[in-house]
Amino acid sequence: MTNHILSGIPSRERNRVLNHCESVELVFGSVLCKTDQPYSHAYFPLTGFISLVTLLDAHRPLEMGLIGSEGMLGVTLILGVRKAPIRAVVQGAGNALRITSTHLLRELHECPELQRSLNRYLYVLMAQLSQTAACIHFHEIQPRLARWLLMTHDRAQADHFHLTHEFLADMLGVRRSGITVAAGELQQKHLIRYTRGEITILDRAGLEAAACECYGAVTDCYSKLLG
Amino acid sequence: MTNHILSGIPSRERNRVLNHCESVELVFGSVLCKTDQPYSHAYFPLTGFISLVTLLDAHRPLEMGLIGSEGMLGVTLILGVRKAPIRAVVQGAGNALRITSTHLLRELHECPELQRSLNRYLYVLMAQLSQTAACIHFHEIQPRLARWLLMTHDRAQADHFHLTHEFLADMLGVRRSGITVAAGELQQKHLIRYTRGEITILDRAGLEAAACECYGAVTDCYSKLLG
DNA sequence: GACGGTCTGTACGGTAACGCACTCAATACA
DNA sequence: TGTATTGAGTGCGTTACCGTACAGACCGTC
Repeated sequence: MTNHILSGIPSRERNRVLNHCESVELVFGSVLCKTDQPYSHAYFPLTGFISLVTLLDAHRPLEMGLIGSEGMLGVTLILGVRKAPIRAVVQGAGNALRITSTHLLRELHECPELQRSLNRYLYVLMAQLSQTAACIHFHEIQPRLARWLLMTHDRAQADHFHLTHEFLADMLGVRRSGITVAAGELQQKHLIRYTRGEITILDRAGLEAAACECYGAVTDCYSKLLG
Repeated sequence: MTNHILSGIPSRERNRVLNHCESVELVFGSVLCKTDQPYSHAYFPLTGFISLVTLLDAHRPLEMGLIGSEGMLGVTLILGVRKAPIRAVVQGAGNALRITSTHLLRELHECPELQRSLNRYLYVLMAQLSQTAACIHFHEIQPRLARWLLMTHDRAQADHFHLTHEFLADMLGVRRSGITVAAGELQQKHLIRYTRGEITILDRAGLEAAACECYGAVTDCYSKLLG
């Protein structure tokens, strides 16, 4: 129930930040920021999680990254740019703490450890972006889907979450029916089970084997830099 | 013949940095840094330019971004992480100034404008990464090739540069013969001309029309934030 | 219990890539 | 001058997607 960025900094700094935070509910599907528009707040997810999504002309959306309790939405604020580089959408309902951009920027000066922590997190996010780009290009739907389910599983607190094929299609940037086929195959291998948007992870190790190596690569990067 | 990051900061700061810089030749094809390995130097390209390239298992390389005199290789050093997130390869021979990671980090504390400048540059690079990822996924080879030639044209000082189909294939992450076809079409439209690796831009406006909108989107982002 | 909405399964033809392989032309070198 | 190398053109069958469409299954609700 805690955010790892906040729990990893000294209590003096944490209290300063928490002083300016308010608790909010992350409602599934709500858009927290749009590309090129100013951030009103930065979000520290507690139980919910957030998708970073790129929109390109008439195409379906495409997910570039996922932010759960291990991170923060709005890291680029530390670069002094107030505009969001990527759209963010709530992908798992839950709650989060949020702080206004202004307060965050002000507290950054007083909180060197928070600064360090967010620096490293931004680095990881960048590394993830390039890995994901190559993954999207070279890897097939099924391994990508498996990877994506694992990332979601890591951030959801349960083996069970709500996700329709339609929604998954918009994350991987593919047709809905492409997901149906890939998910059907994963189900036949008894790795997952789903009915009408309710997905259950049955065999996590099996899913890891079915996923592309990008899953391991990205989580390694996380654990090395963020512990 | 100048680097825009350096020319955009006050002369006091510029001189401090230049004091620690040495001039180096960028040799075509040489690898300046590898993923996950420490940066020895940061590079400010003057006439040469550098490709950011992701390698994934047995697949061909895939280019994520291009750094010319408008930028710097090694921006992520400002995050306090010394490891390179992406491999960098010299794509256009020329020269550059370079500074050791240690000196750069030391000077950053003394040079607030350099800091600000690099912050903004890192932001642009991030925005570019996500745009490029979607571009690679959704757009076809020909528009991507056109975009890529334009980006190169912007950074090369001439209408004419050396690039084999093989090399281009490794930038776009596609087959060599896929490039042959796409480039052949561009040539038939009299937008470019090439023989044995020597490419000439004949009709820049036409190329811009043939490119996907990502070219415009990324250059807009550059000009807005870096002027 | 009938009805409309949502979600899933499946099928169809189409296509932009793929891997592979082979030829031909230009250059470099001995 | 002959030979090797490099780069470009081309074609072949294959494949993983695409867009579209439709039917069935489950759900809430009136």
